[in-house]
Amino acid sequence: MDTSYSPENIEQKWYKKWEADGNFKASGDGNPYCILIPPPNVTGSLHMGHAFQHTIMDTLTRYHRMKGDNTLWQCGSDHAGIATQMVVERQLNALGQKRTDFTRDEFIEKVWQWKESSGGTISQQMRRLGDSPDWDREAFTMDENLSKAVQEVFIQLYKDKTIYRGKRLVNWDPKFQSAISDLEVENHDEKGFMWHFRYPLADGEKTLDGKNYLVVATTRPETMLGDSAVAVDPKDERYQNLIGKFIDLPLVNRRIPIIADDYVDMEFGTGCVKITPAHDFNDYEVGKRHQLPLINIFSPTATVLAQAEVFQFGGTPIDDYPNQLPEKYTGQDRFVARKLIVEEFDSLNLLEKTEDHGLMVPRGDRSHEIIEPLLTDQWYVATASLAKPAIDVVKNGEIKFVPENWDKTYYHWMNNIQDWCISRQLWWGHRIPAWYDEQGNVYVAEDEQTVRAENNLSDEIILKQDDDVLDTWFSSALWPFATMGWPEKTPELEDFVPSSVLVTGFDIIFFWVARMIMMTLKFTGKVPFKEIYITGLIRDENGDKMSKSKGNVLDPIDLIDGIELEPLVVKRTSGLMNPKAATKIEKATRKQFSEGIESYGTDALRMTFCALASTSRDINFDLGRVEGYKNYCNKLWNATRFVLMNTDDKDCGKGLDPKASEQLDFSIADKWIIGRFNQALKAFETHTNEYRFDLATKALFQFSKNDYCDWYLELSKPVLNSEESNEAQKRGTRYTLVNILESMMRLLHPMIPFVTEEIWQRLKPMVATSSDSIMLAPFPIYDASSIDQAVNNDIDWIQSLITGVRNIRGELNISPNKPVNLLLKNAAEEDQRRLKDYQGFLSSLARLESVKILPTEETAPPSSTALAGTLEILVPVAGLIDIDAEVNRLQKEIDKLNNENKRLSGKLGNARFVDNAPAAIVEKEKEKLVNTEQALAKLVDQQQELKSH
RNA sequence: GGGCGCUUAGCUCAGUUGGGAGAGCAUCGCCCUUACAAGGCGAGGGUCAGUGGUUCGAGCCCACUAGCGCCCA
Repeated sequence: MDTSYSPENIEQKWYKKWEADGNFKASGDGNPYCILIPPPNVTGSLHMGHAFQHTIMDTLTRYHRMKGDNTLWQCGSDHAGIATQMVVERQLNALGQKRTDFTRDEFIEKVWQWKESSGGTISQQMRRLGDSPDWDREAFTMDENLSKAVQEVFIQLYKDKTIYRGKRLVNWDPKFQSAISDLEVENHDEKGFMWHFRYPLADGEKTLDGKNYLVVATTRPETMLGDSAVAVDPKDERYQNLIGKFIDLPLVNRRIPIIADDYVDMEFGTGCVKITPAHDFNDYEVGKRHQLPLINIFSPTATVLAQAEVFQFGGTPIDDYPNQLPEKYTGQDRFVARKLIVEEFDSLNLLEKTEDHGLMVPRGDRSHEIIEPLLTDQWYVATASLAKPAIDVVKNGEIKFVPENWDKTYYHWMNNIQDWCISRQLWWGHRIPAWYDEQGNVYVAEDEQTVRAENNLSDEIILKQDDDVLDTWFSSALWPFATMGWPEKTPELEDFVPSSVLVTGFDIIFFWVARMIMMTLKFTGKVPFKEIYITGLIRDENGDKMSKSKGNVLDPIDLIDGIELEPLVVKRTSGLMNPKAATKIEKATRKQFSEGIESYGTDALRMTFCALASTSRDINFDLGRVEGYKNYCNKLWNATRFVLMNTDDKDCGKGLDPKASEQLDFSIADKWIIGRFNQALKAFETHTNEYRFDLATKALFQFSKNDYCDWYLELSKPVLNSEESNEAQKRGTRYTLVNILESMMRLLHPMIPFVTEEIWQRLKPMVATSSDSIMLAPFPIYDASSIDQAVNNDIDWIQSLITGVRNIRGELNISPNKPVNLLLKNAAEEDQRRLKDYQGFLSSLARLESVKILPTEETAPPSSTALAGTLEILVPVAGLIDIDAEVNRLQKEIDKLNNENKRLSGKLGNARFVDNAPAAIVEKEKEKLVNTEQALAKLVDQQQELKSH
């Protein structure tokens, strides 16, 4: 074995073998255990959030697989409509072409080509992370069978009227020229203006204060071309006389009514609001209440039309409405039109004033373009009937959120859920299975032939398929059952629906989680998963969100392989939206990573993610932790070298029954470490079942490093090296060394798969196992009988003596090489027994020249003192150290004890405490006080003793 | 405006039913002790954001305040 651990030599080797051997497949036996991957975008690459969640999913998957469950990690990717179409369009643009140079089919073919050539990035990165999904079942939302499921769901929902088509106001993205759903709109606080316009009153009407106009305030002056009313608060006394009267709308010369509606806040501005039902969601509702005309003034690219399109609510066109728009605005972009209109109001002396104003601006989450509410025909899912059962299954506990209080977020959204706009004006995606005849009648079925057959339509009737595709999340919502073969009846649908746990971030609870619950309940009658583990969000070390534009992104692969400074700088500064940020990012990067990033290996990265997975909703990624866990892996590596060095070619009692073999004589340390292993195993399982990977990691780390490496390996040395140990004793210790290490590797494997496999393979010949790979070996089984309190007490005694001596050495700067003599004062019978039994351990670990029990009648020479319970540990200091140093050291101890003493006596002197607290607590405090007083007395004596010399 | 969360050691974070403030990293000291210097051993370091309340007893429960963050409108 190499003298140090190097992940690069072991990781890929084992992954290839596991995959080639088919180790990632469900076994078919045991209880079904299934995790569905949140399908990443096929365009994407693996970021820290993925790496984090994948580590959790893989740890759970490996754990359950080793426990013998029929374990499936279902993987796959999402076609990501807009994102993917953008990528391919950008590539065409780079070649001087554009999407519309091609037919729809040609373009889609190009997307498929791109997907084949570069869509596999994530799956390769997942392999680097050690992920163990069943690759043979890898699914893609545009695959034939998933597309079939999408079609089937659409048709069924249409038939029961849960899917409908309607002309409504939608969030329109002028860049993509597509509708998007509410969820895809981000609201940003931005600076803008509030323009106050004078709207002349018609028919010579006047306000109470004698003006011939009303003042309306708006942040979007250009929409005035589509105003259909001015509204006031019905209670507003200022305008009572004008309700039902009219405005002469400037520029377009249209009469529009003055209406009263509760929507208006009379405190805000002038209390008069312009109502533009076709370009504002609130105004839409007002318009609906008052049956105002919907006046659309924008084209799909958000430029002003020559003639407005006017409709009634319900979608019927109004032909006789004055729809002519001023010629000077025709074809102008909405923001150019804004400027021109403000200027025109100003020149007409109708601009009252302009104020700075902060407002919420809706932007598309992908395009970052300002969203325009636009009146269009779209397909919707009516969510009301789906939402109710989806709320119920969380309420009744069929689905459980972890941490629990995410259910509040879920309920809040579900209780206020809006109908879901599912049509998108894109080419890449699942095309809507609807056909129209020339009269505009709509027919829904799987294909044109079926449409004709089902509706008795002759071949002469021309049918045209809907051009739109479905929202990407529509297919994602079917993931839990579509990946299992639905609508076919498959064994997987039986076994793996519901899946066991969904591991995901809170950012997609609405986008994905809620919709999966609704759809899976609707189409399978079952919940999609029993638990939802909501992970925190990975942030940088300062708590900032990792983003390309901030230049603080870490690539998980770079942490695994390492990266030099220069390529890292290039990576972080290239392709920025705002190139000006490059200098700043470069500077920060050079400062933080002056040496680049070291290679830490996958296992260290995975262990870090697990250790950071607490209940916190933000996780600040700490690079120091990764380094620490790499060192930890090196520790395991070297512990293995030690074990092999002492057991290779020697009799380790392979195949003997540890509970019934005379040939194995276990030391106190052997017995202790076996018990400790089982305690750690139990802790790991408890915490893992509660998704507290941080606590699980801590339990493993403490056991393997502190107990096994720091204590047990040291305690094994005196047994192995002493001439006094017999062969059965040595065999017992060798057996324990090897078997606990081997079990420990199985315990650690789910979290750190690579280094454990490498080590396990080397230990395999020495233990009884029939597995080829650690990942198929059984997970250790908890054995409560291995934990013996008497054994633990003895080890505690040994440890406190050794620690006592080390403490004296450390404090007084006595070199660890220098053997010291040890005197034990006030030794009880138990102490004497222990000393007799365990002297070898003490001498070896505390590096003792000699150890003696001081007879009660004898006075001790000047010594440095530590206490182990009532036992006094004395290290004679003659010639070793300065007496004053020890006097000072004792004083510090005495001060500490005095404080403790004061606290305890105060508490016990308080009658209310003694009377009210539970007896056990009072008893405990009393005992503590006695101990403290005894210890204090001893130290004070000892200090006096020293001073007298 | 509504909802949720956070504030504990220099840093990143644990702290289970209220009963002796913890870990990792960083710092300091001693040591290249035959598994490991990517290491060992030891040490120092906290007014648990603030105020008030409940309680014999509060990091934990309650109220308020301050600061930070997220989601929704």
